Amino acid sequence: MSNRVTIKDIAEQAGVSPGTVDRVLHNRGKVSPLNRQKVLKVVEELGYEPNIIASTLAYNRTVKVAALLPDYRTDPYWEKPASGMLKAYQAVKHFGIELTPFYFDLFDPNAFLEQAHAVLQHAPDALLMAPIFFKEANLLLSECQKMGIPVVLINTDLEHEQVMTYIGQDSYQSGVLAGKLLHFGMKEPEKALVLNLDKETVNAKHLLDKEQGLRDYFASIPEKGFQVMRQDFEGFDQAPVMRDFMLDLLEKHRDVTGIFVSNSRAYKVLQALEGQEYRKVKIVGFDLLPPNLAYLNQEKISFLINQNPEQQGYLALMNIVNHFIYKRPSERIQHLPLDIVVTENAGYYLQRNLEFQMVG
Amino acid sequence: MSNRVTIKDIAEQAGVSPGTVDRVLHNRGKVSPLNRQKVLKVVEELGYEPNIIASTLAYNRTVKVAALLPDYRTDPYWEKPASGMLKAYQAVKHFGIELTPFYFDLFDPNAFLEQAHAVLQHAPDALLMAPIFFKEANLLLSECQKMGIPVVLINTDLEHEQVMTYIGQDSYQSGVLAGKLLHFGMKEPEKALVLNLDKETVNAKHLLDKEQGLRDYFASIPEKGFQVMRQDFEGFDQAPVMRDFMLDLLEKHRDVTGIFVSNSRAYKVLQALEGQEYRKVKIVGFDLLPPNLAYLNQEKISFLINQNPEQQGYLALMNIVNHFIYKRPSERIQHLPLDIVVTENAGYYLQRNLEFQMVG
DNA sequence: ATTTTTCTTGTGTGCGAACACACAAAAATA
DNA sequence: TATTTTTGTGTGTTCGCACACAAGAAAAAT
Repeated sequence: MSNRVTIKDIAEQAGVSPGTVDRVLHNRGKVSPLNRQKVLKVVEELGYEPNIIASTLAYNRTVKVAALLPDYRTDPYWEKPASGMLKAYQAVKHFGIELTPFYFDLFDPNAFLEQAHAVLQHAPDALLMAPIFFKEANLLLSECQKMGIPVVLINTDLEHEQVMTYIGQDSYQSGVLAGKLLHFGMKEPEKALVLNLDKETVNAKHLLDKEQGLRDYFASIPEKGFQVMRQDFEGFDQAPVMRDFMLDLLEKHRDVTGIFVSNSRAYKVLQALEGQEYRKVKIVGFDLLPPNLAYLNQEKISFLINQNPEQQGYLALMNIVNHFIYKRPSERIQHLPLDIVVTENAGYYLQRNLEFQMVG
Repeated sequence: MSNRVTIKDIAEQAGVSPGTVDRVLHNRGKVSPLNRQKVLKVVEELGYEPNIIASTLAYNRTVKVAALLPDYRTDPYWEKPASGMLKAYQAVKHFGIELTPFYFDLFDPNAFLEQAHAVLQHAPDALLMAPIFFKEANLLLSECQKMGIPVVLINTDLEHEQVMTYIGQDSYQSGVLAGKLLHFGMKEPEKALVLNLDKETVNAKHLLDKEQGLRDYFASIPEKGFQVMRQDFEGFDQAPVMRDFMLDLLEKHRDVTGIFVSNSRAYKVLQALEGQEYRKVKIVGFDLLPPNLAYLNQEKISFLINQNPEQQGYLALMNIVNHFIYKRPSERIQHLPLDIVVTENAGYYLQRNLEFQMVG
């Protein structure tokens, strides 16, 4: 293995035993100040870097990681973070990582709480979570704090001491970008609509941030005279209700020529309008779900913004590995790229291969 | 380490010694058919997966990797692949990978040949290369074939048996995408220009592919009546020459309203026109070089297409690791995403952190 | 001065796999 | 049948590090 410096080399150079070097490097046991100095000096001189391979092998312990994510059977979006996480797991399981996923119903806070208990029961060394329910997630975070479990969040950030890292999109900036993309397609001066198709979490901070980003984008070009309005609607799951809502909306607000659907449900808008007579509007949405892609290919959706959901799950686990195996600090906030997706470049984001990625 | 199955476990179960199991797993030495069967059966039953950590530690050998890339001092684009490669190296050097980079002048085939000799002298186990010069690169590939050295290409693909993997963009599709992006900004029916700012390699396949992609895009919407023309120009490095060329071009072809610069030198067009009076044209180019980004922010460049140069270098080395350490086959062609970059999302592509990525 | 406690240090073992070596059993040769 | 040669197999060492243990040296307490 080339001319790597080992603990033995250091011991020899410093005139002490390997055990002493080990004690210095790990700050364990007592070492005389003199020997301590000698060792540190030699470490410095020879540029010693521990061999992580040998280290993890000898360490011979398991890091228990729990993951708390929405059940992808309740929402197709959540397949991606889960699969990214599992890919990362395949890549690092030899490093003594043990992953146990817990899934909850995306629309049921009680299911979340139930699984949160299961997580605590499991007593993990680290937690990877999508904090869908603000209040409940904070409860869990506080429990984690008591038990000293570091937490990595994906999808949504929360302000909490116990959060080691947030991995996801920059909501505000995604709104700004959506503004720009709508602007491409709209004539001036017209009105843009922010459409929140969600249940109960409509006032969630990340949705407000997206809206603000969009508003600020249009505010930055006041000379064009764009207007912005917002609508929230929970009935997106019942086809006839959704259809009536959309037809009514388009009829009542004839100046709306661009719609920004603030989550992955842009396809719900178009499914509702399928077979109906309606005037053309530009639509920008999120995420490369199959139905979204189908409408993108038909040019019924102008742009999709990809927030790299698979990468989110992947990096989340990798950050935990980075913390426990490589003992390196993680960035508190890690924003993923906001990919602009049109028909012509969609393929690459779908078949992106994570199999090759690794913690450094 | 949880309940991993080890070679010892298999030996016990099969009623043989660890040595025999080892021989079966590696097809080394002779093993009686009976024992062979027994071992394979137990391996299957217990779902044995070798511990890569222990394996690489015990293997205790170095894989020599040579990299042959353009010197980034001769062209700013090439900083990125190099830095991606070095990041990957940091991540995997503990796996017994030894990387030796060789750099050549981007515009000098002889420099390439010289470094190619140095590479062969170095007798690497694998080669990572950007085959800038078609003929010379093929010579090197043939030498590699004789020596049984697998080669990973980035940036440009070549048809050669010895090429294990190509990592880079899909040139044709990037042309199609450029067509779409120009289309956004042009009025109909007008003319799009493909501008090749390069030396001697102007007929390189990847440039032709880009052009064809763009032509095919516009051909797919014949009702809009767009036209396409092409210009090659080598004098981009001399400011006054470039300026005259551009002014003349814009004057002579007044119907050209969109320019597709087929490489990372879109900024050369705008630098040439700086301070001049000229009519507005839409420009689409490649790569997030600082001068390109500056013009993007000024809206003088409409879109940049990012071909993930850093990722190219990163993945190239990771594929080699994958081959030698994990012994897994690599995909022959790995196309990276074509990111559409505007001011609003440029930041994320710049500070993308590769530090967390790892070989699976 | 002797015993006890505390501090400091070296030695040794194990993690799981790779590979060298030695030796037994079987086959081939004399 | 005696001997060489060819299989087939088990044992032992190594990779670099983590951690346990024991034992020597020094300091404190008696």
